[in-house]
Amino acid sequence: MSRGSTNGLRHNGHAPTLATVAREAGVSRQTVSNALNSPHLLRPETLERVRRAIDSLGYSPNRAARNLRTRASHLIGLRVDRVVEGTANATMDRFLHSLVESSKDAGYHVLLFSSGVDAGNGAHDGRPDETTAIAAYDDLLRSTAVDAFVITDTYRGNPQAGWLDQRGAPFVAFGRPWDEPKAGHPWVDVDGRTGVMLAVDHLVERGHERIAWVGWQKSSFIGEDRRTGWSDAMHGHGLSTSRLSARGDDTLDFGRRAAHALLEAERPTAFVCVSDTVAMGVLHTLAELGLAPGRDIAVVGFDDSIAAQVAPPGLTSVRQPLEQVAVEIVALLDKRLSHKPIDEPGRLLTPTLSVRGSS
Amino acid sequence: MSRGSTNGLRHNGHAPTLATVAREAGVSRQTVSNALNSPHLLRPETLERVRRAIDSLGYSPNRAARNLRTRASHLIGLRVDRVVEGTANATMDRFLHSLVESSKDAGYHVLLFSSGVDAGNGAHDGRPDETTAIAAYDDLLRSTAVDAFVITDTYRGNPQAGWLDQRGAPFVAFGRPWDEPKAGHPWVDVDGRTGVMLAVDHLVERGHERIAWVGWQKSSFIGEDRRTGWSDAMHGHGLSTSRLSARGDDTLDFGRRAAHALLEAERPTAFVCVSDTVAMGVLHTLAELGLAPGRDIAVVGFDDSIAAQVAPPGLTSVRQPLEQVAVEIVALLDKRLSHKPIDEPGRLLTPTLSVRGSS
DNA sequence: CTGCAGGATTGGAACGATCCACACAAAATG
DNA sequence: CATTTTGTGTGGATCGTTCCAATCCTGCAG
Repeated sequence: MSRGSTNGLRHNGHAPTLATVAREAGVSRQTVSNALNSPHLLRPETLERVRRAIDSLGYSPNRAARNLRTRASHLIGLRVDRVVEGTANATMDRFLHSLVESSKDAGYHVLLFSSGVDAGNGAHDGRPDETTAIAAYDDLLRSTAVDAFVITDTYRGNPQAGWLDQRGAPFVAFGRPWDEPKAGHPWVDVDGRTGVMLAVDHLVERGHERIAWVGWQKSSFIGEDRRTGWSDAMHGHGLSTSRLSARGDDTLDFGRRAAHALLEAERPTAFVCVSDTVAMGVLHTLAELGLAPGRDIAVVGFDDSIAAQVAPPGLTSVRQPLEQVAVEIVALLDKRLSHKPIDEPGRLLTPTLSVRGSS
Repeated sequence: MSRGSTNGLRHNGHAPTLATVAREAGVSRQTVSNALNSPHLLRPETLERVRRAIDSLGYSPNRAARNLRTRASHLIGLRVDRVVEGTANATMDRFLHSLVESSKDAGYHVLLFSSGVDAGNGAHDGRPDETTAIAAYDDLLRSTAVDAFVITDTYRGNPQAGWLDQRGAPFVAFGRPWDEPKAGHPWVDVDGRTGVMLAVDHLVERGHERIAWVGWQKSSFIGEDRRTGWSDAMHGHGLSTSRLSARGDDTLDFGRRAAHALLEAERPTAFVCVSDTVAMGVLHTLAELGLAPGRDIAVVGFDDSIAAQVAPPGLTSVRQPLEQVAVEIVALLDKRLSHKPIDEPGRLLTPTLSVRGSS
């Protein structure tokens, strides 16, 4: 191929391929391939020679060609939902970064995609969105654009999980299969109940007895799980929960109203909230009434969002171990993709409590 | 999409290929390919026949094969930095989603990657990190894993931009080439100076005259640009800026200390801050001193972060049009990749002001 | 009737990697 | 000594698509 020039091979405009390296090292293509994928098959000195050739040419295997032959993309798909403004659950950032990092260690990259149609209003009833979401998953699978998925939105009945499962598509869920406890797919989740119990224990230790719960609607599996943590811990300490609970949606405004109502009727000395968003709403009410959080009344949130970290006086909050969640997810994914046996279908991780000024 | 006939998705184990579709429609492979990529070449009735075959088989072209042949991956690489905890700049979420969305419209997906080494401490001196970052970019390019990059970290001299430019790699930057105004690469940025001027105008309208600036160090291009907005607007209104400015790093603590010092020495009635993080620090000080933000003293931040939206009483903040930034970036990227001429190398977008309780 | 432009369609040859079956040595086995 | 085993290395064939050049139509002018 290299016509004329004595050294050839360099700066000829084309990126080096396996064949280029093979010629340079005086071996066959297959041997170079083995040097990369199964080094143990080569004699040490041959391996060394090939590696030198690879280095000197600056060769990296072409992903597309490898993907075509191996029928794998080494990509993990993650759907990014519409951002809901005005809520504090910015857990995504932390999780995302950690997921990218652990994926890299396992030899994968993360591919982001969206379902296409932005649901016009509040994310609570996204029925039409779900079908387009499934279409997006389906398309990526059929075109072999990704090897597997990580799905994160398992709150309330999750059609995607069931659909993917039925289709035999590999995926790991961040979140339990609440509505179908016997679902076969692997999952990783954080034990919200225990997290809230930590919060209650902390408050009791600080001398609180009238601790109120500000949560989500009954239809939310996650919300009810966390609420269980509150009621179990309260009863464990011999405290009453009667009339100390409010439920609503995940908005500032609900938190604000719930705090008003509870303060007026029952005079709790502490609030445990299902989310930081709701907790921030409670803080709004305290500010309006001239009550100092942490001194007059304690507040605890859930998610350890950025808002909890920076808003004065600092919001005590239950922190999910998102880094570890990502690691576990990738581990399960890797097992699934290399057809190794998965001993336990789900892993439940324990959160911690970040104590700040609000308690 | 998949038609109702008995086969739909045929479960013969193998996914349908171009050849399968061609056989079904009674045409050649190439014709099917043309039906997908250059429909105008087909006679309408042939096109219709091919499309029906595609639908009935549930065919999607294999990405890897296409990528191999066209030498393109249709992926856009985005590096996700280490998350800095305790700062409010969670602009990433919004930008990311919007980027994914507009990429999709242009036929691209977003691939996330990380540079590999987590810098141990504050993101201010990431020198060793930069070389590994470049290695990551290089690897993705050589293996043709991505077609182009979006780079977002153009604060302070940015080695990646220069390196990518020199290498002839296509990319668009979110952020001006501060240190090299004549750099040839396309970029999109937000006019921070104008944003801060909006903030000052707003405060002046509210009757403030002693408006302080709490900013970043002189070495920060972005910080100084925003600061110019403050001083220009102040002078425009005939107000003095003397002794009303403080500079430090992007931390809660700096904001807190700067507010203390300024309040003691100069008694400003309003603070304009270079970031929401710093602004939150100022709010901490106000809370400590028993001053009510918005009533006793006004505070304005920058970024319209989630914390600004939810922390009581709501932090007035300059909001970057991240959705539009993403759209412009993808537009430029698309032009760059299809070798269309780019009329203007950079686009500067104007932010808006989100007014809340703190002013 | 022939020639011919042009649009519509086709089959072979890539793209660059890995899978597969086999060749050839040296070493272990009967 | 013949034969099997083991360790290394090889060249075709293949993954599913698009590029390329050639071929087949069809209608229209000469």
